[in-house]
Amino acid sequence: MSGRSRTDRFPRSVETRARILAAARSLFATQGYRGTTIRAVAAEADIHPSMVMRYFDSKEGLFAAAAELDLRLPDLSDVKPAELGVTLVRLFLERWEGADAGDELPALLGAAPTNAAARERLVEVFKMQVGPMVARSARAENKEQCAALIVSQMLGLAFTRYILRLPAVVALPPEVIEREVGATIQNYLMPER
Amino acid sequence: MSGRSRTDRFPRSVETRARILAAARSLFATQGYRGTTIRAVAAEADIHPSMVMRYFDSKEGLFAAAAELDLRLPDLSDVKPAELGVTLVRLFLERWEGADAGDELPALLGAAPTNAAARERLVEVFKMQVGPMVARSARAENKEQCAALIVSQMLGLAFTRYILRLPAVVALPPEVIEREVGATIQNYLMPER
DNA sequence: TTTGTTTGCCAACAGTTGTTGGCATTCATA
DNA sequence: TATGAATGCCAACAACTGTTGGCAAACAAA
Repeated sequence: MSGRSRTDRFPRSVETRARILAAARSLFATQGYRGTTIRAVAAEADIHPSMVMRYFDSKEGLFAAAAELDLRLPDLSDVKPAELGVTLVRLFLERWEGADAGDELPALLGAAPTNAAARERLVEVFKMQVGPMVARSARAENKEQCAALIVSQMLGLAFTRYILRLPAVVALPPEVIEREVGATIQNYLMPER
Repeated sequence: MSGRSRTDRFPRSVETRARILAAARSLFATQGYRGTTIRAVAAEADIHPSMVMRYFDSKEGLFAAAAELDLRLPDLSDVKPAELGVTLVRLFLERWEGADAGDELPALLGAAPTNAAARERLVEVFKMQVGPMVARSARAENKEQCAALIVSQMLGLAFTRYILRLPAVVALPPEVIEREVGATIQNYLMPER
């Protein structure tokens, strides 16, 4: 087939490309779209601003590349139905507080309120990734309503704990979140009434 | 005591001042802090940009004035304890979807992810207004945890429905929100276990 | 009418922004 | 070694930003 890949022949480019992306995600997450400047990204990536343009064409292109997002929701068919809520919340906490957190979702959440592209990306992500997952797990009649309720609680937790960092929410111990929010999700998934 | 108020003597100024504030709130809500320019505010208020500066000293001053926020949480001591959750959610919906909604909270939510002043203001608001209200109503042992959980769900609903406008969340009928989210809040307020 | 304050517009400043084109250096390949 | 592509830095542009000071019209008080 094809010989060596482009990555093999020009390893430097992919490394700096990754460096730029990491810097961009970090800044988009904390400063939002407009608050993030090409120059600041370049400085944090330790490279000249014009290179950012050459790699990603424009600021919009940079954001599009930086906000590529895969929630990596696992298959939950093995989980006991009664433990779905807690399992989902535990997974959520691990993802946000673990080392492999990644800055894509914070970047999207930070930018979405004021940036149309970020908002549309988020809408797409939840429609394509969360919707089907809930549809497989929920026992409720109206699965779309069910997914919407779950998203409202999960994103609310992410928003208040990791974006706004409201002290009371930050102070919540993971066990309490697992138990309480887990019960909420469980109830949304399969109402007892 | 004092003679005529400043408002009586210079009615024109207070009217344009209000016009500037309304324009500022609307723009801060949709464009965030950095995305909102003095010139854009002035244009929407139909006045010269320099006047915005004279009225509010600086962009920061304008934001501080535009983000003055009173959640106007009512006294809930007359409400039956078992109906606190639903009552709170109904109130929340009326406030956000009613005519007297006001743009202060959207402005704060839109700006908070990327603006320190907005974030601190929100932290303050929830500490001073939501905290005490929950403390009076909750039966749980740890009232601060209780308030944090409630805020995470309520702000999550506001964020996904009115800021992100995720289609599935927007589509939720008010009755469903009242019933489902109301049950969640009720459970946070006074757990059955 | 005269005086002093308020309200408003205008022009301009200094700094920052995204973006561009040119030129030097590195480096794989022939 | 010679060639051409890839990588990188630099200077500069045009547009936009918050902010300032000056000047004209409106207006209340004397």
